[in-house]
Amino acid sequence: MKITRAGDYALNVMVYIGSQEKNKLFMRNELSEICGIPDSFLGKILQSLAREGILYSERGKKGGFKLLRDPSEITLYEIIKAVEGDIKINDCLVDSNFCAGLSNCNIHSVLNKIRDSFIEELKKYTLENIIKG
Amino acid sequence: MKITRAGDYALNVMVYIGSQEKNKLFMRNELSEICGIPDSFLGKILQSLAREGILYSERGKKGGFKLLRDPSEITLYEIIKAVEGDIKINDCLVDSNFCAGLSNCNIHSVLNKIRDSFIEELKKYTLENIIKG
DNA sequence: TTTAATTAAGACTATTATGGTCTTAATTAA
DNA sequence: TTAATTAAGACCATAATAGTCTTAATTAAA
Repeated sequence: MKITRAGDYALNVMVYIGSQEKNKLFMRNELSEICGIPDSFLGKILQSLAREGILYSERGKKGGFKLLRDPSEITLYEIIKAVEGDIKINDCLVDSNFCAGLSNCNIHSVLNKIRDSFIEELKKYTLENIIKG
Repeated sequence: MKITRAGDYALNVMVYIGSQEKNKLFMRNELSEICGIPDSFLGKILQSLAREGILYSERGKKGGFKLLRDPSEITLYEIIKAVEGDIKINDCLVDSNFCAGLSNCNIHSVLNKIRDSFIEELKKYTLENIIKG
């Protein structure tokens, strides 16, 4: 029941970029050093964020990453989802056959509600909220 | 970001016991068969629940397990916590040194709030809520 | 046109956590 | 005393996470 390290790193690097000069491009290895995140691993994280339209990325010399939107328009949910995929909370939600043999699937409708409100909570907070404290 | 299988099994077995005749003792292997949970693994789960004062357990011939409280007095939070331990959400909450080198620890105060409201959500639902649908 | 510097993609490996088994001890009823 | 149960925890297998590495694509500039 934990956010993965990749998710935590993603939050950190997004907060850093969001707190700097707008439109400046940051190179991966620069971000790696500043945020203390292993370079290659950070590569995968930044790619996920770029694929989801949260970061802009540019290849080649003078390439790098920057935000595509204002920090006030980026929620924690988007960031976590970009690197970890959909939030599921339990196995039954993944595979509807899983609970077939188990006693009571009211459980899973309750867990669904809990998951939904967890997601709502993650959507409440934006990068800006974090940057401004 | 998922409840473990042990947590899911715990909910299932608790719902089953809670839906049966009050005060009846159930043997582990009986519960194992009915709920489709591997016998030894269930042993550990039932022990956790008993240690936390959610289940009563009795050893020896005619031993078994039963609820210690009414299903309306047992929350999902207690059950999950009994088998999975405290809910942490991210590494920084576990080890306050972890984020020392990272850019911004407002992140972790926000994650703390999110964790707290997740716990509140888990406390909202009781076994009775699930049993009655 | 070539080269150097960057990101993209994904195969691969190492480490850690989860899921599950097994054995021995303690407890109780018969 | 014995059989049937739970308690505890060592142990093992599998899966997920964390991290590395290599090759390709892209771009700016020499």
